[in-house]
Amino acid sequence: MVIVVSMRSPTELVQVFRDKQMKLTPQRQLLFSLLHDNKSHPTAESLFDVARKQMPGISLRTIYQTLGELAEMGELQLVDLGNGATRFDPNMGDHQHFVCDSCGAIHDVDITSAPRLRAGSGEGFAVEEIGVVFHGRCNRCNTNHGEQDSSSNKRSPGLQAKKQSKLNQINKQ
Amino acid sequence: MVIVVSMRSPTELVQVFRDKQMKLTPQRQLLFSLLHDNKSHPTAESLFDVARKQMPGISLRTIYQTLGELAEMGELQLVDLGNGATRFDPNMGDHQHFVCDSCGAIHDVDITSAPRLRAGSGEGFAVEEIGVVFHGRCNRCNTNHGEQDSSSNKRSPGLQAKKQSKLNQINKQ
DNA sequence: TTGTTAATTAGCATGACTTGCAAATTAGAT
DNA sequence: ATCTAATTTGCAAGTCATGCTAATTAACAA
Repeated sequence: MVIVVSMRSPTELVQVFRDKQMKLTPQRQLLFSLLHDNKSHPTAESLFDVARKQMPGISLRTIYQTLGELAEMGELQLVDLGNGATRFDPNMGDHQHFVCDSCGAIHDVDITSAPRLRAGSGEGFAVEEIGVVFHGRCNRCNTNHGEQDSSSNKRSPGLQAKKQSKLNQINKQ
Repeated sequence: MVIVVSMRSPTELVQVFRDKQMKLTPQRQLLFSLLHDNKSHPTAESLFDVARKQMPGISLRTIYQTLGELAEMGELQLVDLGNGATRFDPNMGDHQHFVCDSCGAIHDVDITSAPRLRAGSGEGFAVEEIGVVFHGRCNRCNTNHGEQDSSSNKRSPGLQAKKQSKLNQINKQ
C-alpha cells in the first residue's frame, strides 16, 4: 500500500488563490503545473530552468517568491537536507527523506517504515515537528558500482556540501 | 543517568595533532580550549568572536579551516539545523538536537529518549546515518511568555531562517 | 641560537543561495 | 477602456563558506 499525497492540483490551487484574492498570473499557474505530482524535490533554480523553457521571461525572483508563498500557505514543504539549496516538496504527506551521499539522489521515505518519534518531551520541550534525514547509498550506487564519486564524500565534505550543486548541474545535462 | 561525551581534551588533541605531524599553532590550541566541553553549539562566527578576545589577530578563515579539520578528523560534529549557519558540536556522543523555534535555543536530546531508527532499509537503501532535528518550543518560551518573537515564526520564515542569525547577534550582547 | 622549510594563517576575492527594493507591468474590478 | 493594488523583474545586497596566495611561523636540524 503506497499512499501518495501530492500538492493540490493546479485547478484546485487556482481556486485557493481566487479565494484569497490573489492574482492568477501565468507565472503562478505555470509553477502550479510544474509542481503538481513532482517527486524530484527540485530546487528553486532547477524549477527556474524548466519554467524558463515555457516562459522565457520568467524571473528567478518570482520562482522564489511563489514558492515561498505556497509554503506559507501550506501547499508545499520546504526541505533542507543540509547540503546545497532548499528543496521544494509538493508531497505534503507525512514522510521523510533519504539522501544518497554517493550520487545525491533524494528519495521519499514512508514514515510508516520508521517508528513514530515522540522524544524530547521528557526533557521539557514541546516538540511540534520532527525532521528526519536518512543518509547512505541508494540501490543503484550500492549494487552497480564501487567507484562512483571519486572525490571526498565520506562525510563533512568541507562543511558545505556544494557537491550537491555540482551533481545537480551534471544531472541536468 | 546522563552520559556526557565531549571532544577530546585540549591536551589529548595536542597529542593527536603531534601524531599526525600537524603544527600546534596557538590558533589551534585556542580553539581546542574554546571547544572543549562547549555545549553551546557555536557557529564559526560565534567562536570567532570569542576567540578574538583572547587573540585579536585571529582570522575567521582560520576558524573555518580548523573546525573543518577537526570535523574531518572526527573530533567534532557538524550540525546543520536547516536554519542559519553550520553549528559545531564537540559532543561526539550519539545524540540529536532540539531547536526552539521561538527563541532559537538549541538543546541536546539524548538519543535514548527516542527509539533507535532503522528505516529506509525496506526500500533498498543502505542507511548509514540518520539526522534528526526536533522543532518546537523550549521550556522557557513555553511557560514564561505568550509573546516572544513577534515576527513571523510559524514555519517557513521565508525559506532561509535568518531569524536565527539575528537572534544570535542579540543574544551575544 | 640560528637557519631552513613545509605547514599554516590572514586577508581578500569569489561563489552559492536567497532576499530587499523600486520601477515597470498586469490581473481583476469598475 | 480605465484604474489600482498586486505582482513581476532585475539588480543590488546579505549571509555563509571556500579558493587563493603572500606572509608568517612551528618544528626540526645544524
